[in-house]
Amino acid sequence: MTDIRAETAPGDGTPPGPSVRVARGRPRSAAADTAIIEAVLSLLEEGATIAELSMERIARAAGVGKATVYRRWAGKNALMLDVMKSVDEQTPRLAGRSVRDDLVTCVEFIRRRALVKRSSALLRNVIAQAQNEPELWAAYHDTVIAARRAQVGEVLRRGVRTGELRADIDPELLGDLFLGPMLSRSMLRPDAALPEGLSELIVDAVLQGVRAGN
Amino acid sequence: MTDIRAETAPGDGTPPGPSVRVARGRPRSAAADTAIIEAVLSLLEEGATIAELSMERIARAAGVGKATVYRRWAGKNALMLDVMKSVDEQTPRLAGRSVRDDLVTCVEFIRRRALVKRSSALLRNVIAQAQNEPELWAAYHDTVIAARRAQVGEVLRRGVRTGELRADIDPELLGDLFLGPMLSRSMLRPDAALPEGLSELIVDAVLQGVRAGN
DNA sequence: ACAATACGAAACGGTCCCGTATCGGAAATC
DNA sequence: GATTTCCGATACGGGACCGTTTCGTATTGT
Repeated sequence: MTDIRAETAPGDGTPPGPSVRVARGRPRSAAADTAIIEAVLSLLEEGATIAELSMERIARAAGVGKATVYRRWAGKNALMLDVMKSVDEQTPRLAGRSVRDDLVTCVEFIRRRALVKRSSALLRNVIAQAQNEPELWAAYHDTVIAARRAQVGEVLRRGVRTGELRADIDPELLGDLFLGPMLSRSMLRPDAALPEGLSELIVDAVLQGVRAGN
Repeated sequence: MTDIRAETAPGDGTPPGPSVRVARGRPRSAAADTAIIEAVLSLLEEGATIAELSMERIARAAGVGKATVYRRWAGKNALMLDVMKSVDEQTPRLAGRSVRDDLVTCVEFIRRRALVKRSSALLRNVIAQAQNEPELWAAYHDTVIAARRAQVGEVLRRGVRTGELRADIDPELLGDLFLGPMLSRSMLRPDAALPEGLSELIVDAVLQGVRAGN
């Protein structure tokens, strides 16, 4: 009655173990998996909203039958979750020399990702959808945000410990001071420029302060 | 044939002047105007996306016939433009004593507006939609963003002139340094807190710098 | 060869929406 | 009171999409 593979979304970490009945017949096409996810990202990149994406349109763009999509995911929401996992870039390696340089690396990471239309379009959509689909937001938070925030938090704590950063500022606020300028510029201002060297400017300005005479 | 009022959206600054044929018959209900716009804002506040709003649903939520909506606006896009104009709050009055205090006022304005679910939901939606509907983004930019940015820019220029702010930082970057932390926290982090006094903390930290010993 | 499963394509009945039109009643001017 | 226009409600034909099912075909293990 129930097909074990029909409930197994790609990338959910449930490969058919030896205890499960061994796969028979024609196996799922891995190309179809990637074509579908790729199609979603392309459509979002072209400016579509998640709400505007229909399963039919996704299948069409992927050059795939609708049934092939439904065979893999229960619905659009489940598909979106895997789409987000697919953009889960790993956080950058930090040199670890100075706190200042590591902060620049973190801010630069945001800038570079914003230059990838694909990522920023996805983020914008998830944010707009967040209130409606808490699961979607939770997934994005867990896969994309949490890791980076933890990394930045570590750098900041190190800075406070080594005496490079003031200890009298809430660590969370500290993170927003460094990341907020680049985040707001890249996400909230579609028309803003993101020139090379901007990350250094931001970090140094926040460190030094913008008051004249500092 | 063509009804002059049928092409006259509310709030488009085209009242029936004396040169136009005087109005006859039953006048448009102002209550319907506000009910429709109010309905859109309520639906967005409840988490809906602009793309998920249908004219039918809007009319239903407003307690209004569908024809009444179409009598006023040519389509959803035209309606959204007027919705945005309706949230066009005026920029705050600046005390003008110190640049620091005026900057706090500007940042606090962002915080207060973020606390109004109605406004933040609308902004999130417009941002997600920006790439798809450049007209929508342009309207939002003109009615909401431009005025505030001009005001902040003026304060910053004053600060540079009076010697309160460093003159060697790009003015636009300067604005992002002050506004970015509050903007990113309020728009990109649905779960973040916006406690009272946060604006002062941000402005003072950016002014003074977060480097230990400043 | 045969059974099992996946594939793309197409069709299904159903729901929602579009934008327009029509209705009887209400509210204003003439 | 007659005329004009708006009102909410409802109906219309047309279209998109939903999620499922059924094709004929392709690809695997037994």
